[in-house]
Amino acid sequence: MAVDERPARPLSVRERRRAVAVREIVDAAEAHIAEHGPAALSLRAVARGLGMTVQALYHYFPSRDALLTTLITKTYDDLVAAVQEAADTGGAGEGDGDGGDGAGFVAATEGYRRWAVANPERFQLIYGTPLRYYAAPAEGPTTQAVRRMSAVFERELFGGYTYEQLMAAEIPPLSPELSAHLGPLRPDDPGALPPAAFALLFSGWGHMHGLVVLEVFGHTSFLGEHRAELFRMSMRNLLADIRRRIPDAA
Amino acid sequence: MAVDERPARPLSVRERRRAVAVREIVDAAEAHIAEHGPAALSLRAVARGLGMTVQALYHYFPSRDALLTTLITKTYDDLVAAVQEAADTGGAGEGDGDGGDGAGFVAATEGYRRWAVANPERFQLIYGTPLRYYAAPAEGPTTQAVRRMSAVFERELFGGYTYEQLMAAEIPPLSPELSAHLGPLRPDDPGALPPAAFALLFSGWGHMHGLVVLEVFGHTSFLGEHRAELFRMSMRNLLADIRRRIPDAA
DNA sequence: GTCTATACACCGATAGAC
DNA sequence: GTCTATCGGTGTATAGAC
Repeated sequence: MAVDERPARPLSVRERRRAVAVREIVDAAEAHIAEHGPAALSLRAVARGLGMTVQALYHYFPSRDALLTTLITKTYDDLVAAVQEAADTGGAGEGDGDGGDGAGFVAATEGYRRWAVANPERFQLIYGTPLRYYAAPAEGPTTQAVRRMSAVFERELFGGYTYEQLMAAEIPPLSPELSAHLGPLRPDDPGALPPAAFALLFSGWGHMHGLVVLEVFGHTSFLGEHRAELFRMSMRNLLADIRRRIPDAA
Repeated sequence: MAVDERPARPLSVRERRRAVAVREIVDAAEAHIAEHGPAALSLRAVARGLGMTVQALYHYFPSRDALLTTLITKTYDDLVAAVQEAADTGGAGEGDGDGGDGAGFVAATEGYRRWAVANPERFQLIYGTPLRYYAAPAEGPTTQAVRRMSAVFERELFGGYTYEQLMAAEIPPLSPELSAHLGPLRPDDPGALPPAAFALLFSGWGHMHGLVVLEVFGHTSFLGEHRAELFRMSMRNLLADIRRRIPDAA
């Protein structure tokens, strides 16, 4: 899952060398983050970990922000991959869509939690306090990763329903303004969600994310090892509550 | 809502002076956090903002951590107060308990969100990336504040039900270990919650918190001003889904 | 491509004069 | 109680030799 694997022309020797060096730097940076947290990331520290001097790094990353952008992008990619894989292997092994029992959805949420708990500092990097003086490149690869993640959950949650069913999901009525805003949110997507379904997906995202954030950031330590069970139960309920709101096929 | 209002003996002149100075420092620190974020907090910066030198501050706070502890405690208190007030004024004006329609609960969650959105940096201070090299005093005032917050939501959610009803809440069965862990979690509390109710409260906490965190940390900016409406809808659904799981009185 | 050297900022904390 | 001075450390970034 390297960040820079474009299926382009074969790389020259110099380019290959450079790619190797970049990879080493990224690995060292991730190791440093894992140990000291995202806020403590500095080019000097990474250089120290590599036995290099700072200036060598400047040759590969023009600034700290550039390195950060690479790290953040890669983190999003890794998280999405983990969720994707959890959904696929946990979802009854069916090819596409959900088996109907929602096992894939619960597995996906557990994959999300598991990755976050296993990589707390990298999770903080993307979902913790926004880093000061760092502006993410707008509409960059992160936006794309978020879309992919959303697509996984969307498939697991709503894969078995028709557009009409989803449109008729029973939720408190949305204002016309909001519905209008949600409609063209992804005009290119053929499987665009009706506003009600989007609202349910969004709410569920917050639910899952909130439980994980509280755990990873240390606010639920009093629950010890039982957090996994409570998380699973919550996600089962979440799934049931969403499905209950979607009418049966006519 | 000052932090150091103990109902003790009347303060001497020296103590009053000191209290005023401490308050000024805390205010300046909060102003600095509001502008530059929690991570950028330093004694020097606060001193600059006050036109003092660093050493004057050391006279009131022996270290940066001491100042941080004060700030964090005050932040918890302020957030709880905001939620409490929202619950009271939004909850149909009844004296205690809930009016039965759950308006108080929704109002409390909206108070939580509103405070967080209005004070994003202070919210980050307590719920963002844990500050490195800062160890919160164990079992300190923050633990107490969390308990008070939990009590508010508990009252709004479960105030109208009997212990037996709450015990019979329909959720996927919890493991005996978890139930045992949850039982003695607050042995002193006469209104202790049954495990099933605690699980629902916990799940709801994560739900509410997750939506707020995503918003405050900038992950839902694509929704613009509609986030308030989506939040409200989510919390209404959350309330309905919890109540649906609690059986009617026999 | 990597090095030394350097400029210039920040920080927490302490010593000691007044 | 506030000051100056200072120590020892962090960091980003640049210039120029090799």
